[in-house]
Amino acid sequence: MHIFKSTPIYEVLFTCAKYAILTDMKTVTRFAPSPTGYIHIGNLRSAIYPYLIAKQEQGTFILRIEDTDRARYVEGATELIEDTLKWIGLDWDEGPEKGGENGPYFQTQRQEIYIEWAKKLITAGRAYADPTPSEQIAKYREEASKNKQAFLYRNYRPDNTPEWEPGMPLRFKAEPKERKYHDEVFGDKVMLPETQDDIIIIKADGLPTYNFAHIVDDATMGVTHIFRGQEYLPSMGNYLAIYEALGLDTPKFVHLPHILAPSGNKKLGKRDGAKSAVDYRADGILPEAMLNFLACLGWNDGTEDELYSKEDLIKKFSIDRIQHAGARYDEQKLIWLNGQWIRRLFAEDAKALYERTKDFWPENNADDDYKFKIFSIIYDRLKTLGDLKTMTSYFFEDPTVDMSMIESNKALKKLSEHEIQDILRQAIDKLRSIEDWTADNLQNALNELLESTGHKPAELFGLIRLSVSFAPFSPALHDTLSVLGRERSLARLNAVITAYSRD
RNA sequence: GGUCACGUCGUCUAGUGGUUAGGACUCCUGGUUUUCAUCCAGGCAAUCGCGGGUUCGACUCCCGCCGUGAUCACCA
Repeated sequence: MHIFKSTPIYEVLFTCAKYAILTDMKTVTRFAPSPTGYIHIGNLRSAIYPYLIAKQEQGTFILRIEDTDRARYVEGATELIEDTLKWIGLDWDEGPEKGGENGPYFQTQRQEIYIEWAKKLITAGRAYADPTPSEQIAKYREEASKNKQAFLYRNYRPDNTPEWEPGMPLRFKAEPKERKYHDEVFGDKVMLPETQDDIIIIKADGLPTYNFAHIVDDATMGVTHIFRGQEYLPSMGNYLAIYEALGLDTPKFVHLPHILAPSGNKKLGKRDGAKSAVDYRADGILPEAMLNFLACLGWNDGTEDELYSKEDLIKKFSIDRIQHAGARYDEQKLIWLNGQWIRRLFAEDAKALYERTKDFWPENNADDDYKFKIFSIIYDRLKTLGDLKTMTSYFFEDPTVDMSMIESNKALKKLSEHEIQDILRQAIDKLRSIEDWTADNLQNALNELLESTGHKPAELFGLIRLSVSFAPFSPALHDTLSVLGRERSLARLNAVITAYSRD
């Protein structure tokens, strides 16, 4: 190692020491949602990135439920969150169901811990019980707004505060000053004194606010990277002050830009119709595609690749390539990506992918063998698994003869009823002569038919295709016929002849 | 109003002083002997928010402005 030759010894020692410390420090990240409803795709990304970093560095990914807001608590939301994470493949190492050495993982079960840390602040003279009635605070706030100023409670800090006891909100006592920190995404930042206030850390109900709880939790759980939306950026002054007052080292801060709604410039939220992430599962979006899509919304590895598996992402993800600007959510790209993933997974293991289509077929009582055949000829035109429902119904039950579809067809509308019947009869004769009803033989027979009838492919194949399916689109004709089977195919062609004779 | 962040095709983005500003989605055209889709080939589409400056040369550096968003809760 020639670096030793040209480098002073103390620098070598320093490098070694630094390396030892780095290898000793285990990466711990977390996703900390509050159980107030489903997780929409705007939030999901802030679970993906910490997961990727944890896995990349052989660290720990924690799921922590921030359930201190009892008013907004929604029954069953925790299960919904867990379900979403499992679906997309983000298995947490510690958290609900799993347990772990840093539990409990529900904030309501950690109340004693917060109180204990809050008391440290009281003892240090850095927290006080707030005796001001809320109506009074509202007046202060109004005053600030009238003066076109940001509201700061500390401007109204009472001189004499009572001893803190249950039922009273507890406020942090700010020591406003310039506070510097480094954001992993946005770079070096300075928080001015006016960003720091006497914020409430314990509510009147005895539970902590996010502002306090997350700091205590992250510290006691050993979290090394905090990933969260950039809406927390303006609060950094307060957080830095609390870390300092508590004598805590700061973790790495990774603030993420917002995901924007499809229209307008607002961040994507439930009001913009942001669906629950798992609703996409019901639509037939693959978790692979969703993970790929969200990870690349606001991040890229600098190459022109588009398709990334979870393993690829773990290998390639890097915080320093996270975008600074918000990214617009574009469902079209998600759907395209999903189509790509369907094709890729089919190529890797067709049966395994088929097993995942169970919930998406139209009603039928066909066996797996038959359905797998259908899937094999139609998978490459699916955008979502949900398309199976609308694209395969004619494989299960005979379609109703709809002559208007033939009459409105560009190539077929010029044909007379007589010609139509004639073509169909010739087709039936030819197809009936096939001994072994395979796709290849069908292909040959159809080609021969093309020559013997002298019709254009658009007429001949178009008519047969419509007659057996009465669907706007279907797989290649010979494939469709081969899966449909001899009896069913011929019967459907006959049915069309009958329909025309009836008139 | 204060504070903070952001600003390259409609959208996601590459790009760190010299490029015909590249790729992807969408859209359009042609081909793959039916349709739809896939796939392939091609096309439309960005005066790099605006105005100054530095420089031989700026999307890239500096200053000012504008626009957009976030935040100012006993919500997270």
